[in-house]
Amino acid sequence: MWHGLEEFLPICLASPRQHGGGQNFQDAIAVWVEEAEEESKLLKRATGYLHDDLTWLALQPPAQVKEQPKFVLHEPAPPPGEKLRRLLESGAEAAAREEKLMAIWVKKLHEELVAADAPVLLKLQGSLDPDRAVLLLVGSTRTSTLKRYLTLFRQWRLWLGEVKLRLPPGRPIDLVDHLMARRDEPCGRTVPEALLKAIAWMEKVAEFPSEERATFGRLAWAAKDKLAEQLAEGAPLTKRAPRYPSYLLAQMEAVVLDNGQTVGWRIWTWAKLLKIWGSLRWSDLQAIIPAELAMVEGRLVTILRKTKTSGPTRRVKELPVVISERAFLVDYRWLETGFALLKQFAGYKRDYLLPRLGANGVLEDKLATYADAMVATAGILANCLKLPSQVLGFWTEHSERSVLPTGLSLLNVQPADKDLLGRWKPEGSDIYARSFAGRVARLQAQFAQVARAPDRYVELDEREIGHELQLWLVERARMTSDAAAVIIEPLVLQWKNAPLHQPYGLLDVPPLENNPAPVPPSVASDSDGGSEGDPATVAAKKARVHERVANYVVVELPGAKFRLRKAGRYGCWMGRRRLFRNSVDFLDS
DNA sequence: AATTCACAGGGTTATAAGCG
DNA sequence: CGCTTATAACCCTGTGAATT
Repeated sequence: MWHGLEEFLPICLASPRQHGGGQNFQDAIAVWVEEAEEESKLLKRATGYLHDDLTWLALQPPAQVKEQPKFVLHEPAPPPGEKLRRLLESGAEAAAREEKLMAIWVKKLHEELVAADAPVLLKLQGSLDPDRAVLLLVGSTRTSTLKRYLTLFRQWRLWLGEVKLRLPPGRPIDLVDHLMARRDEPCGRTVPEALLKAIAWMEKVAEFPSEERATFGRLAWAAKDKLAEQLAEGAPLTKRAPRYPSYLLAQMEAVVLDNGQTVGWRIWTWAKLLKIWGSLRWSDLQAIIPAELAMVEGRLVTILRKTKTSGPTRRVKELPVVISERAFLVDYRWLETGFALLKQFAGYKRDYLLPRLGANGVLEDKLATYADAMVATAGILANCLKLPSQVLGFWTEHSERSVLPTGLSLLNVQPADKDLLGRWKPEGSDIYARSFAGRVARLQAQFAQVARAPDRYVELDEREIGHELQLWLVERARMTSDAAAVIIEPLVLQWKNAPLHQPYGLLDVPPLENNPAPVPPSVASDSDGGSEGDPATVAAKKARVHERVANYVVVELPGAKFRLRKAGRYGCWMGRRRLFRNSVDFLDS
């Protein structure tokens, strides 16, 4: 068996040379991959044969770990978890959770490095606390990423050991074979890429000399591209999460305002509306720190510091979130009412927004996870909004995030403006200054105005939602079309025709703020910390000003003035302070 | 000569689906 | 439910051409 494989591989290796003589590299790879596909029966059988062993191995701690104990043996007892304890004491449950997970995965990383006999281990030998040292190797990689890198790398390492009888790093040619073995399983189209990245990351961390790495050179990368292309053929299109129809938004407001309803559900429904009006992800919502959430002049404002698009390693460090006084369909007071409930019934100190919602609507003083949110969503939809049980799985935790953007794009709102909401598309232009809140309020008002109108169903193209639901029921819930139609029909009628109550609150759409009057030159040069030169050049510069787009903003804080410059034409300005007293867009040369 | 722009490609992370 | 796996969505940087 092994011999057969070893002989097979050099044949593989030879193909590109035969065909590729004077051609370009890409073609050679393509030919090679295709040929290998036909001829890879043997390899296929080998992996098939080994498959059970591999999965079995995956469940076991790697055997090699014990064979190389030189440095595991000297280890002192694991650290007492001092940091963890402090975090928990200060109410940072979410941070503590992250910390714990990180510790687990750092340990696994360490094991993996040992199993791969990584050169970097030599450097760690003197360390009293090797896990701490390994943590430094991780750098700013997040736990979820680290986790995935490790699982993928580990599959590669085990395969390499079994099929090629080699230790990492392995050769590029081995990696190509591994990729093809995965392709034959088959695997999803994003897997080859993920695998390459994971292996490249690990090789870097392990500090294998770069010429010895399996990801060295273009070979494996080119093969990856080719395979990904093959796998993408005929792959199903990706779907967007379904929207909530606007009628349900109105119902949610009623739930929040309903004194007879259980408090836990009122608070979670409030949070749902928050997600909708702020276009927030679940993780965005949960990253809100209650102590930093405030009502300012009728608007709920906060700053997100750790989200998918913000955080220490991101260009955008902090994202402002604004839910304005115009974000409502029927009664604007849902916002303050829910907020008050949250403070009253979940006022304990913590670093996440929502506590877990127990079975009968009781709030527990514990971090709610994604799974908890799914359960709560089902509860709200069934118990509070009275939706039939069969449709519960249709909406996901991402559904809230598509309500406003979809609606606004149907209303022909400029993408640049629309993108302010929850940063659906962060490349868009955005202005992190005073005008942010105003612009967002305007968008929310625009949506609300249409969603309130009698022809909302048509204007927001909500028939599409019913249509999607129909497909979903047939496909996922295995219903006949007729059975699905029976469930959907009354719902759609309601979404379409049920009248909303008389709205209570501000109904107008505030006018678009024009660029404020130009700042006097003195202010501008003031903040720049120097004069701009003699009057002639200033005038010359000014002449050119008008053809260009504003690319900085002047911000006045109580003690200082700053000029924040954009990164590029569509770059963003970022202030670290929470609220700007005063700031002005400025046309610059 | 310096900026800006568009784009590609490498790298990272959150969410959804699947499974025991 | 709790875990793993798959995948979309996102970020960052370099590059070379275009513009100022």
